[in-house]
Amino acid sequence: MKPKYTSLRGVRDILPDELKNWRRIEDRAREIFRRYNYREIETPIIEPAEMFIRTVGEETDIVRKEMYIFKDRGERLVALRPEGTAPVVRAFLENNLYVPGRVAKFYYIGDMFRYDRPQAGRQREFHQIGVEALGESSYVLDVEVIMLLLEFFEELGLVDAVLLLNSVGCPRCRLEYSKSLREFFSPYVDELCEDCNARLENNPLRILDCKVERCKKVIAKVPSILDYLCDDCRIHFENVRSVLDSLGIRYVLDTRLVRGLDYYTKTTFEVTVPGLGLSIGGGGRYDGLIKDLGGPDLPGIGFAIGMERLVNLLRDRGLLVEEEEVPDYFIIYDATLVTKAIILSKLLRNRGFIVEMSYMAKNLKSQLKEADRSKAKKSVIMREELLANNRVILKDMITGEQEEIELDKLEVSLIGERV
RNA sequence: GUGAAUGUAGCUCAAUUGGUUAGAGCGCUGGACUGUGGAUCCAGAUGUUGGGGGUUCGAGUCCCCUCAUUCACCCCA
Repeated sequence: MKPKYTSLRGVRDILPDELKNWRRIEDRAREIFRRYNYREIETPIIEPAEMFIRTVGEETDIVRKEMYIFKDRGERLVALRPEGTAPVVRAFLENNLYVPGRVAKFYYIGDMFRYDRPQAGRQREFHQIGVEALGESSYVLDVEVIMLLLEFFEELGLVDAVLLLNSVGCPRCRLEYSKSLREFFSPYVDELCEDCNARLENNPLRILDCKVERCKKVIAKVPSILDYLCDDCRIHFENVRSVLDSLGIRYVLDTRLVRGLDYYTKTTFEVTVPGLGLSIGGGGRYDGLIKDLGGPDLPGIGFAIGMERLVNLLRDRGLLVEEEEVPDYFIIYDATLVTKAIILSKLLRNRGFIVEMSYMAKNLKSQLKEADRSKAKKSVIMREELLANNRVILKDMITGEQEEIELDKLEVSLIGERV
């Protein structure tokens, strides 16, 4: 039988065995975030489209070709969120969570939507775990956020996580840098690919990310953005690096690291592992974003972790737990004992056991077969003549041994129990 | 948006240059085993060969369209 409907392209079901691992990872994240004093927040999946267009940037691919965008019945232009930062900032402002002089720290766990062609480590619906710290400009916070991200990966067993670090400066630095990039590239126009020629016009920084070989050759000789940082941005970045160095946190300085969202400023970073070719997490400062969304002129910083990429990586490394949760007890009973069987299962469940029962009181053989297939550790066989004395047969499904016992031994009793 | 590969039973995969009724293992159902599961043996059901159209006496196989999956590019988590 072919199902009538299948899931849409680029989205998928997360089945119980896998989801269990997801929850374990999320629990780990929650525990670490808690220790760093971040609080969980959940924002809607739909937001005003305009909000993302303005903050992520009109010229970015996310906005130009990847947003799920539509008009709702009230003619409002709505988008499925393609990222988590703008919504958190919006919620922060809308709910007046700003306390002057205090940093506000949030984390979120949720799904994002981007209309891409699906491929390895990329779906149209994907899940992110992210943090946002709003209202503090100190480089000390940059360091803490990076530490937090690395600690999370380390606790999951990714001992070879590599931190890539860069500073993209502030809008003033970038203007200077863009200008010099245009000057630098103008003699090489013929050597650059078509895309890069277009980028030369609207966003020269993007050229640095190009994967085309002939572009790479030109890019290799490009001046570093670090030489164009203003004093404030330069000192900030030097401080970040110096503290990371003192802490013994290793990083790869990647001055060509360009994050694909326009709101990033100053420190940006990504985490990957050797040979993966994808980043499993990334983030940075966004010191102008809060003001852009109509709030006070506050700085912010955050990161997002790609859940699917992380889970895939952990699976490849054998770092996922594969154990299956099985019933402690399977209740088998004579047809006349339906009510008692239901009560017994409830009593055992109240005591915290995982209990499964046969739903068709067929013959013993087929019920035992059901018990076997349920992978229950033990079966409780209820027979009328035994139950009169509050006794049942307890069968160990692994060894096959069985004994007749008082129900008291299971610390339950059916005497006096009624529906 | 561009390019490539793949699509057969619930799952993993077969099927000669186009050739009769599309097979195997696992799983499933039943029996050997009349109230004790698993192991073994036996038997049985698997299916519009992703969908649609075309070529042909004949298509799982060749052609076109379409959908999906996988991979790469673009970009990103």
